Amino acid sequence: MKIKKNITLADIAKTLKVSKVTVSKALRNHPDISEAKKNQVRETALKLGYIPNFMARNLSSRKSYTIGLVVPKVTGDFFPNIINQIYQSAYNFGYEVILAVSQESQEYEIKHIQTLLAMCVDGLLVSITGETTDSKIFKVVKEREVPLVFFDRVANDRDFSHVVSDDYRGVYNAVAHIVKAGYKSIAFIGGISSTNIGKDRINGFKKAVDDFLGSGKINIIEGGFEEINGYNGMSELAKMNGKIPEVIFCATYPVAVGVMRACEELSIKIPDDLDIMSFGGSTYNHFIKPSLSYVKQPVEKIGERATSKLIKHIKNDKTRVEHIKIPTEIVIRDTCIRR
Amino acid sequence: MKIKKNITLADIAKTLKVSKVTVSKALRNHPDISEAKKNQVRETALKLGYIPNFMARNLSSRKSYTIGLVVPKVTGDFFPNIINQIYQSAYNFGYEVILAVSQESQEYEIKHIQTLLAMCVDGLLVSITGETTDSKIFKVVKEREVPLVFFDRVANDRDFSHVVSDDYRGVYNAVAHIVKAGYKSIAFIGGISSTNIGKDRINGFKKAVDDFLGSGKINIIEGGFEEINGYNGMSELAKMNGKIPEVIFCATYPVAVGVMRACEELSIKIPDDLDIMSFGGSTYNHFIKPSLSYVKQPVEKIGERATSKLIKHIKNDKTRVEHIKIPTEIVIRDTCIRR
DNA sequence: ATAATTTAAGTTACCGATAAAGTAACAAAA
DNA sequence: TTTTGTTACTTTATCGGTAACTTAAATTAT
Repeated sequence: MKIKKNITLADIAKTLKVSKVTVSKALRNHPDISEAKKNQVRETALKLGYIPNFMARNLSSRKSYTIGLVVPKVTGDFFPNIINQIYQSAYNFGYEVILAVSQESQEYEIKHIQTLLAMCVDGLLVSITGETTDSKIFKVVKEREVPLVFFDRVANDRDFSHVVSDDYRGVYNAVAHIVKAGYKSIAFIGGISSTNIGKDRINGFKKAVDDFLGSGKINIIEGGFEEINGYNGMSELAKMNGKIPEVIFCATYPVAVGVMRACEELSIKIPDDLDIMSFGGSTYNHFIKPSLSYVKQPVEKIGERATSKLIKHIKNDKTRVEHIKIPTEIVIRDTCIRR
Repeated sequence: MKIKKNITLADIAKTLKVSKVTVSKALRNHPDISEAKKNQVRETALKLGYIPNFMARNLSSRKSYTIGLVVPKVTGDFFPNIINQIYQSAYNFGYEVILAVSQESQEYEIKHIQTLLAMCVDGLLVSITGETTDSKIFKVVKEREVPLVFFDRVANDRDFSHVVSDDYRGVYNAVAHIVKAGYKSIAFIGGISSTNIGKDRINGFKKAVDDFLGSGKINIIEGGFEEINGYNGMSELAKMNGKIPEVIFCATYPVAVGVMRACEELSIKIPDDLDIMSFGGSTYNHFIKPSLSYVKQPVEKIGERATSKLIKHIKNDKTRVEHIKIPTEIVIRDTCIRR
């Protein structure tokens, strides 16, 4: 039995005794071709099981209808959900998505972006790693004139559009809510001020505490965004001088989980001895006792806006760079409800 | 200022006054080229910021060093973790990964596989959707002779290798453990017997109950793999005739979460009135009260084995088809500990 | 000294599509 | 009648690489 080679335009052309180009145009619904011929071509293409070759197509047309998505990780709650949303939005615009996971490593991030450029993606959606400082690769992207939109974790580069949740205001409002509920001391755990999401959340916290409780009450333990950082932060806080605050505001949900784990070990009861609020929720939050009150990130909106903004950039050079902030909302569960 | 065009082999060739092919060979470290020239070429490539064009390269070499990964979803615990593992393994072998999310829709699954074939991936790693029945697309893959390895959720097609956890034995052993701990009635909720993971888990359950408690005690409420299915299953079970079993074995962790939610509404206390064990755990399981005992899936191993098997298929036509089952283990937390 | 081999390039053809330009055949307008 | 325009295709060139073959000079073998 002979090996079945891949079907190409040429094969279709040969069976119909027309030129390759006629077939190409017919399949792309080009007005040059008559309806009758188009139908013939479509039929034989289907019959032969033709699948167009992206490589060839993109190479000659310089378009791929593909966007590259670079995220630092695929675990947790935020990224899986936003990836879903981006896939959906892109699909609605007729674009494919290629996902690359940088695993929080700047080296991988650079490699992946190079690969995506090499694959001729029409644009890039990027959420940077925790260690991304060097923006050399983004200069390359700029030189190549490949549109790029940052989302959530953004680089400090005003030449690219970005879409983020309004972290500053989200935390500010959350603290306002907590104070209004009657609490007098709040600490912040987690977040690295070298990243935008860390910085904005911390600054929102600072400003709110300053406004409502006085600058002397600002208490921040910086760390990362993971469970371990919450655990370490809480342990440190407890060791400091015995008196713990009434509320801890956590930079992320995993941080809150870490804080809770530390509290369990320290026999601190939540929400009796200590209250917690986190930035960002979790699918499982509902089943955790106590279920945490949290600042809800507009995940779907971020994904949708970032994708549509990118596609605008792709379709029109002149689309202006925008820095979009999307408001958050506060969800109250079992914590921070006093008064 | 002039627009900077993309740098190609030709540009490097021109600046060095050599032929394109020489540059191509030099960059691929081909023995034809002298070390001196190779160094010159590498240097100017770097200086000019050359990024090779995948499209062109793959088009002519018919290799992409890229594998296509198709998963039904990116939410939950299992898939994000296995995606991570696959990225890592593939990277170690020098392969890129393109992820496509079929969103549990067969239509998307087919489209994505076509796209990946069109992109000339060297191989495919696929976990099928819940509704995948028609295997026409996999016939196409076979005809094109593109290696494919199924993992976790596999199609009933012996022509492709697959890697799964040993669901049958995992459930069987779990039930054995539960019986040994002194429980006398166990029901199973979730899982669709038309999918391998549903079928194997259900069959393992049936066999174990038959062996240890007698076939009259088999009690299975089939459903999906999500929280809602657990919720519905539990509600149904409670309505049936008032007497609920001592233990419920859930087809997945989300199903268990759904069961717990239903129990909350029904004022059934866990683990006092009812015990639960689930197939598969969750990152947050530790913080759920009670923390569930579960059958731990060998996620990392599945990812690693599937990737390495695929790459063997890619590198060598003759590699034989294998159906690999990887053992699970039981993790005991706060449930199913009586005796 | 001459043939055989090796080294380090260069030439040509091609991967599978698309863009741009060309060409008949026929119809409508000047 | 000649010009102009359309319609429906075909031809040629090109995208940016790689494979396969060729060539010239240097080296080794006979």
